[in-house]
Amino acid sequence: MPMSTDVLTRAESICQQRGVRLTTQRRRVLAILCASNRPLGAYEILEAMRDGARTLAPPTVYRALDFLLEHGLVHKIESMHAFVGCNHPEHPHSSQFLICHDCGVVTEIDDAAVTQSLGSAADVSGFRAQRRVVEVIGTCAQCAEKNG
Amino acid sequence: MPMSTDVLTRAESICQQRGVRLTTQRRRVLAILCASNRPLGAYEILEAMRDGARTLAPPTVYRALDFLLEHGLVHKIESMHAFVGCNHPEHPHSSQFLICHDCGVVTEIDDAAVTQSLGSAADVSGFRAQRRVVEVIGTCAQCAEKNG
DNA sequence: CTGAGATGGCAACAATATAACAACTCGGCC
DNA sequence: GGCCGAGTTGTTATATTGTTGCCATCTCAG
Ligand SMILES: [Zn+2]
Ligand SMILES: [Zn+2]
Ligand SMILES: [Zn+2]
Ligand SMILES: [Zn+2]
Repeated sequence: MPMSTDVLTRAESICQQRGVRLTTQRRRVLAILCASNRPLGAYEILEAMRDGARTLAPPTVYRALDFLLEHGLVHKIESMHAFVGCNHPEHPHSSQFLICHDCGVVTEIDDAAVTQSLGSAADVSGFRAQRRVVEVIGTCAQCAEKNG
Repeated sequence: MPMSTDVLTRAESICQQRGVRLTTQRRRVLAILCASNRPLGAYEILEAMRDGARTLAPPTVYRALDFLLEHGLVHKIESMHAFVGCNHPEHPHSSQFLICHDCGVVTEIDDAAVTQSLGSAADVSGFRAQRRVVEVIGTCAQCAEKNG
Protein backbone atom coordinates (compact mmCIF):
# COMPACT_ATOMS: atom_id res chain seq x y z
CA MET A 1 0.00 0.00 0.00
CA PRO A 2 1.68 3.21 -1.15
CA MET A 3 2.32 6.08 1.19
CA SER A 4 0.05 8.33 -0.82
CA THR A 5 -3.06 6.34 -0.04
CA ASP A 6 -5.42 7.93 2.44
CA VAL A 7 -4.43 7.30 6.04
CA LEU A 8 -7.83 5.86 6.91
CA THR A 9 -7.61 3.35 4.07
CA ARG A 10 -4.15 2.33 5.17
CA ALA A 11 -5.32 2.00 8.76
CA GLU A 12 -8.13 -0.23 7.57
CA SER A 13 -5.74 -2.55 5.82
CA ILE A 14 -3.30 -2.58 8.73
CA CYS A 15 -6.08 -3.71 11.06
CA GLN A 16 -7.20 -6.35 8.62
CA GLN A 17 -3.66 -7.71 8.41
CA ARG A 18 -3.45 -7.89 12.19
CA GLY A 19 -6.85 -9.49 12.57
CA VAL A 20 -8.30 -6.67 14.65
CA ARG A 21 -11.32 -4.53 13.93
CA LEU A 22 -11.29 -0.87 13.03
CA THR A 23 -14.82 -0.36 14.26
CA THR A 24 -16.98 2.67 13.58
CA GLN A 25 -16.09 4.48 16.79
CA ARG A 26 -12.38 3.82 16.34
CA ARG A 27 -12.47 4.99 12.75
CA ARG A 28 -14.38 8.12 13.73
CA VAL A 29 -11.78 9.01 16.35
CA LEU A 30 -8.95 8.37 13.93
CA ALA A 31 -10.68 10.39 11.21
CA ILE A 32 -11.21 13.33 13.56
CA LEU A 33 -7.56 13.27 14.62
CA CYS A 34 -6.29 13.02 11.06
CA ALA A 35 -8.54 15.85 9.92
CA SER A 36 -7.11 18.14 12.60
CA ASN A 37 -3.89 20.01 12.02
CA ARG A 38 -3.14 20.04 15.72
CA PRO A 39 -3.39 17.59 18.61
CA LEU A 40 -6.79 17.18 20.22
CA GLY A 41 -7.63 16.42 23.82
CA ALA A 42 -9.91 13.50 24.59
CA TYR A 43 -12.77 15.81 25.45
CA GLU A 44 -12.29 17.78 22.25
CA ILE A 45 -12.63 14.54 20.32
CA LEU A 46 -15.70 13.77 22.38
CA GLU A 47 -17.17 17.11 21.40
CA ALA A 48 -16.35 16.52 17.74
CA MET A 49 -18.14 13.18 17.89
CA ARG A 50 -21.39 14.67 19.11
CA ASP A 51 -24.18 13.78 16.77
CA GLY A 52 -26.95 16.29 17.24
CA ALA A 53 -28.30 16.10 20.77
CA ARG A 54 -26.77 12.71 21.28
CA THR A 55 -23.71 13.10 23.45
CA LEU A 56 -21.15 10.40 24.08
CA ALA A 57 -19.46 9.46 27.35
CA PRO A 58 -15.68 9.66 27.94
CA PRO A 59 -15.02 5.90 28.02
CA THR A 60 -16.08 5.63 24.41
CA VAL A 61 -13.31 7.96 23.33
CA TYR A 62 -10.70 6.64 25.73
CA ARG A 63 -11.33 3.07 24.64
CA ALA A 64 -10.99 4.00 21.02
CA LEU A 65 -7.80 5.90 21.82
CA ASP A 66 -6.39 2.94 23.75
CA PHE A 67 -6.92 0.77 20.71
CA LEU A 68 -5.43 3.28 18.29
CA LEU A 69 -2.43 3.89 20.55
CA GLU A 70 -1.83 0.19 20.99
CA HIS A 71 -1.76 -0.28 17.24
CA GLY A 72 0.38 2.77 16.60
CA LEU A 73 -2.27 4.60 14.62
CA VAL A 74 -2.14 7.60 16.90
CA HIS A 75 0.39 9.05 19.34
CA LYS A 76 -0.11 10.76 22.64
CA ILE A 77 1.58 14.10 23.24
CA GLU A 78 2.33 13.78 26.94
CA SER A 79 3.18 17.39 27.54
CA MET A 80 -0.19 18.46 26.15
CA HIS A 81 -2.53 15.68 27.23
CA ALA A 82 -3.51 15.43 23.62
CA PHE A 83 -3.45 13.03 20.70
CA VAL A 84 -2.34 13.13 17.05
CA GLY A 85 -2.81 10.76 14.17
CA CYS A 86 0.32 9.03 12.91
CA ASN A 87 1.31 9.56 9.31
CA HIS A 88 3.18 6.33 8.79
CA PRO A 89 1.63 3.68 10.98
CA GLU A 90 2.72 0.75 8.82
CA HIS A 91 5.82 0.05 10.85
CA PRO A 92 6.36 0.50 14.57
CA HIS A 93 8.59 3.49 15.12
CA SER A 94 9.83 5.74 17.86
CA SER A 95 9.28 9.27 16.80
CA GLN A 96 9.87 12.74 18.12
CA PHE A 97 7.51 15.68 18.17
CA LEU A 98 8.12 19.34 17.47
CA ILE A 99 5.37 21.31 19.16
CA CYS A 100 4.77 24.97 18.33
CA HIS A 101 3.27 26.69 21.35
CA ASP A 102 2.28 29.55 19.08
CA CYS A 103 0.18 28.01 16.31
CA GLY A 104 -0.29 24.64 17.99
CA VAL A 105 1.00 22.61 15.06
CA VAL A 106 2.79 19.41 15.94
CA THR A 107 5.27 17.83 13.55
CA GLU A 108 6.20 14.19 13.89
CA ILE A 109 9.77 13.40 12.92
CA ASP A 110 11.75 10.19 13.11
CA ASP A 111 15.36 11.18 13.41
CA ALA A 112 17.79 8.26 13.39
CA ALA A 113 20.51 10.17 15.26
CA VAL A 114 18.16 11.02 18.10
CA THR A 115 16.88 7.47 18.38
CA GLN A 116 20.39 6.12 18.25
CA SER A 117 21.95 8.49 20.78
CA LEU A 118 19.06 7.98 23.15
CA GLY A 119 19.53 4.23 22.83
CA SER A 120 23.22 4.54 23.59
CA ALA A 121 22.61 6.77 26.59
CA ALA A 122 20.20 4.23 28.01
CA ASP A 123 22.59 1.37 27.30
CA VAL A 124 25.36 3.05 29.25
CA SER A 125 23.14 2.92 32.33
CA GLY A 126 22.17 -0.68 31.62
CA PHE A 127 18.63 0.53 31.04
CA ARG A 128 16.23 -1.41 28.82
CA ALA A 129 14.13 1.09 26.94
CA GLN A 130 10.56 0.23 26.11
CA ARG A 131 8.80 3.47 25.42
CA ARG A 132 10.23 6.83 24.45
CA VAL A 133 8.71 10.24 24.97
CA VAL A 134 10.55 12.93 23.05
CA GLU A 135 8.82 16.28 22.72
CA VAL A 136 10.40 19.59 21.84
CA ILE A 137 8.32 22.65 22.66
CA GLY A 138 9.16 25.90 20.90
CA THR A 139 8.41 27.98 17.84
CA CYS A 140 7.90 26.53 14.37
CA ALA A 141 9.54 28.03 11.29
CA GLN A 142 6.36 29.79 10.12
CA CYS A 143 5.68 31.41 13.47
CA ALA A 144 9.32 32.35 13.94
CA GLU A 145 9.23 34.10 10.57
CA LYS A 146 5.96 35.83 11.33
CA ASN A 147 6.85 37.08 14.79
CA GLY A 148 10.50 37.86 14.24
CA MET B 1 29.69 25.91 46.21
CA PRO B 2 30.94 22.35 45.77
CA MET B 3 28.74 19.61 44.36
CA SER B 4 28.95 17.67 47.60
CA THR B 5 27.11 20.29 49.61
CA ASP B 6 23.56 19.46 50.54
CA VAL B 7 21.08 20.23 47.78
CA LEU B 8 18.90 22.37 50.03
CA THR B 9 21.86 24.51 51.01
CA ARG B 10 22.81 24.93 47.38
CA ALA B 11 19.22 25.81 46.49
CA GLU B 12 19.26 28.43 49.22
CA SER B 13 22.36 30.06 47.82
CA ILE B 14 21.08 29.90 44.24
CA CYS B 15 17.93 31.74 45.26
CA GLN B 16 19.92 34.32 47.15
CA GLN B 17 22.09 34.96 44.11
CA ARG B 18 19.01 35.43 41.97
CA GLY B 19 17.29 37.68 44.46
CA VAL B 20 14.29 35.40 44.94
CA ARG B 21 13.03 33.83 48.12
CA LEU B 22 13.16 30.17 48.97
CA THR B 23 10.27 30.46 51.39
CA THR B 24 9.24 27.87 53.94
CA GLN B 25 6.65 26.21 51.72
CA ARG B 26 8.98 26.09 48.76
CA ARG B 27 11.79 24.66 50.85
CA ARG B 28 9.46 22.06 52.32
CA VAL B 29 8.35 20.90 48.87
CA LEU B 30 11.94 20.76 47.65
CA ALA B 31 13.02 18.87 50.77
CA ILE B 32 10.25 16.31 50.33
CA LEU B 33 11.16 15.75 46.69
CA CYS B 34 14.87 15.43 47.42
CA ALA B 35 14.22 12.99 50.25
CA SER B 36 12.24 10.74 47.93
CA ASN B 37 14.00 8.22 45.72
CA ARG B 38 11.22 8.39 43.17
CA PRO B 39 9.06 11.11 41.61
CA LEU B 40 6.10 12.29 43.62
CA GLY B 41 2.74 13.53 42.39
CA ALA B 42 1.47 16.90 43.57
CA TYR B 43 -1.08 15.26 45.82
CA GLU B 44 1.54 12.96 47.33
CA ILE B 45 3.57 16.04 48.21
CA LEU B 46 0.43 17.57 49.64
CA GLU B 47 -0.05 14.51 51.82
CA ALA B 48 3.58 14.60 52.95
CA MET B 49 3.15 18.23 53.96
CA ARG B 50 0.23 17.55 56.25
CA ASP B 51 0.99 18.77 59.72
CA GLY B 52 -1.28 16.98 62.15
CA ALA B 53 -4.90 17.79 61.48
CA ARG B 54 -3.95 20.83 59.45
CA THR B 55 -4.37 19.98 55.80
CA LEU B 56 -3.15 22.12 52.93
CA ALA B 57 -4.92 22.90 49.67
CA PRO B 58 -3.60 21.99 46.19
CA PRO B 59 -2.68 25.54 45.11
CA THR B 60 -0.08 25.74 47.86
CA VAL B 61 1.82 22.82 46.39
CA TYR B 62 1.30 23.80 42.77
CA ARG B 63 2.55 27.30 43.43
CA ALA B 64 5.65 26.04 45.16
CA LEU B 65 6.22 23.64 42.27
CA ASP B 66 5.81 26.44 39.74
CA PHE B 67 8.52 28.40 41.49
CA LEU B 68 10.87 25.44 41.79
CA LEU B 69 10.32 24.47 38.15
CA GLU B 70 10.91 28.01 36.98
CA HIS B 71 14.22 28.11 38.79
CA GLY B 72 15.29 24.65 37.68
CA LEU B 73 15.33 23.22 41.17
CA VAL B 74 12.92 20.46 40.24
CA HIS B 75 11.83 18.79 37.00
CA LYS B 76 8.47 17.53 35.92
CA ILE B 77 8.15 14.00 34.57
CA GLU B 78 5.41 14.53 32.02
CA SER B 79 4.65 10.90 31.39
CA MET B 80 4.00 10.37 35.10
CA HIS B 81 2.45 13.65 36.20
CA ALA B 82 5.11 13.72 38.86
CA PHE B 83 8.07 15.77 40.02
CA VAL B 84 11.70 15.10 40.97
CA GLY B 85 14.35 17.24 42.59
CA CYS B 86 17.29 18.21 40.37
CA ASN B 87 20.74 17.18 41.49
CA HIS B 88 22.69 19.93 39.78
CA PRO B 89 20.53 23.02 39.62
CA GLU B 90 23.44 25.47 39.48
CA HIS B 91 23.37 25.74 35.70
CA PRO B 92 20.40 25.52 33.37
CA HIS B 93 20.50 22.22 31.55
CA SER B 94 18.35 20.06 29.34
CA SER B 95 18.32 16.61 30.74
CA GLN B 96 16.81 13.25 29.95
CA PHE B 97 15.08 10.83 32.27
CA LEU B 98 15.30 7.06 32.52
CA ILE B 99 12.15 5.85 34.24
CA CYS B 100 11.91 2.30 35.60
CA HIS B 101 8.28 1.21 35.55
CA ASP B 102 9.21 -1.63 37.86
CA CYS B 103 10.86 0.01 40.89
CA GLY B 104 9.81 3.56 40.06
CA VAL B 105 13.32 4.99 40.21
CA VAL B 106 14.03 7.87 37.85
CA THR B 107 17.56 8.69 36.77
CA GLU B 108 18.39 12.11 35.38
CA ILE B 109 21.09 12.10 32.74
CA ASP B 110 22.49 14.86 30.59
CA ASP B 111 23.77 13.23 27.47
CA ALA B 112 25.52 15.60 25.07
CA ALA B 113 24.86 13.42 22.03
CA VAL B 114 21.14 13.34 22.70
CA THR B 115 20.96 17.09 23.25
CA GLN B 116 23.00 17.73 20.17
CA SER B 117 21.12 15.38 17.83
CA LEU B 118 17.80 16.70 19.05
CA GLY B 119 19.01 20.23 18.43
CA SER B 120 20.07 19.33 14.89
CA ALA B 121 16.77 17.60 14.16
CA ALA B 122 14.89 20.70 15.25
CA ASP B 123 17.19 22.97 13.24
CA VAL B 124 16.51 21.01 10.07
CA SER B 125 12.84 21.94 10.41
CA GLY B 126 13.69 25.54 11.23
CA PHE B 127 12.25 24.94 14.67
CA ARG B 128 13.36 27.02 17.65
CA ALA B 129 13.48 24.74 20.66
CA GLN B 130 12.63 26.17 24.03
CA ARG B 131 11.76 23.25 26.24
CA ARG B 132 12.66 19.61 25.83
CA VAL B 133 10.83 16.61 27.22
CA VAL B 134 12.87 13.45 26.90
CA GLU B 135 11.72 10.46 28.91
CA VAL B 136 12.61 6.83 28.39
CA ILE B 137 10.34 4.33 30.10
CA GLY B 138 11.65 0.82 30.64
CA THR B 139 13.53 -1.38 33.09
CA CYS B 140 16.53 -0.22 35.10
CA ALA B 141 19.69 -2.32 35.43
CA GLN B 142 18.83 -3.55 38.94
CA CYS B 143 15.33 -4.65 38.02
CA ALA B 144 16.50 -6.24 34.75
CA GLU B 145 19.02 -8.26 36.74
CA LYS B 146 16.48 -9.26 39.35
CA ASN B 147 13.70 -10.28 37.00
CA GLY B 148 15.77 -11.79 34.20
C1' DC C 1 -29.03 -21.44 16.77
C1' DT C 2 -26.10 -20.64 20.47
C1' DG C 3 -22.62 -19.26 23.45
C1' DA C 4 -18.09 -16.94 24.15
C1' DG C 5 -15.74 -12.94 23.44
C1' DA C 6 -15.45 -8.30 21.83
C1' DT C 7 -17.53 -3.88 21.78
C1' DG C 8 -20.30 0.05 23.32
C1' DG C 9 -23.47 2.90 26.53
C1' DC C 10 -23.93 4.74 30.89
C1' DA C 11 -23.21 6.48 35.63
C1' DA C 12 -20.35 7.36 38.93
C1' DC C 13 -15.89 8.41 40.42
C1' DA C 14 -10.78 9.46 40.83
C1' DA C 15 -6.76 12.18 39.83
C1' DT C 16 -4.65 16.29 38.23
C1' DA C 17 -4.68 21.27 37.82
C1' DT C 18 -6.42 26.15 37.97
C1' DA C 19 -9.34 30.50 39.03
C1' DA C 20 -10.60 33.99 42.01
C1' DC C 21 -10.27 36.55 45.99
C1' DA C 22 -9.07 37.40 50.83
C1' DA C 23 -5.49 37.48 54.25
C1' DC C 24 -1.00 37.59 55.68
C1' DT C 25 4.39 38.50 55.73
C1' DC C 26 8.39 40.82 54.96
C1' DG C 27 11.21 44.55 53.28
C1' DG C 28 12.06 49.27 52.71
C1' DC C 29 10.89 53.87 54.12
C1' DC C 30 9.22 57.90 56.82
C1' DG D 1 8.18 52.43 65.98
C1' DG D 2 4.33 52.72 62.18
C1' DC D 3 3.08 52.48 57.27
C1' DC D 4 3.06 50.86 52.56
C1' DG D 5 3.34 47.71 48.70
C1' DA D 6 4.93 43.59 46.44
C1' DG D 7 5.07 39.05 46.91
C1' DT D 8 3.38 35.06 49.19
C1' DT D 9 -0.02 32.07 51.31
C1' DG D 10 -4.83 30.45 52.66
C1' DT D 11 -9.35 29.09 51.21
C1' DT D 12 -13.14 27.81 48.43
C1' DA D 13 -14.74 26.39 44.47
C1' DT D 14 -14.25 24.65 39.92
C1' DA D 15 -12.14 22.94 35.57
C1' DT D 16 -9.80 19.36 33.09
C1' DT D 17 -8.22 14.78 32.33
C1' DG D 18 -8.73 9.93 32.96
C1' DT D 19 -10.79 5.47 35.17
C1' DT D 20 -13.88 1.76 37.01
C1' DG D 21 -17.84 -1.15 37.12
C1' DC D 22 -21.80 -2.93 35.29
C1' DC D 23 -24.67 -4.44 31.93
C1' DA D 24 -26.65 -4.40 27.08
C1' DT D 25 -25.56 -5.42 22.47
C1' DC D 26 -23.17 -7.02 18.65
C1' DT D 27 -20.20 -10.48 16.04
C1' DC D 28 -18.75 -14.63 14.61
C1' DA D 29 -17.18 -19.41 14.95
C1' DG D 30 -18.89 -23.91 15.71
ZN1 LIG E 1 4.03 7.91 14.11
ZN1 LIG F 1 3.84 27.76 14.78
ZN1 LIG G 1 18.31 18.69 36.45
ZN1 LIG H 1 13.99 -0.59 38.50
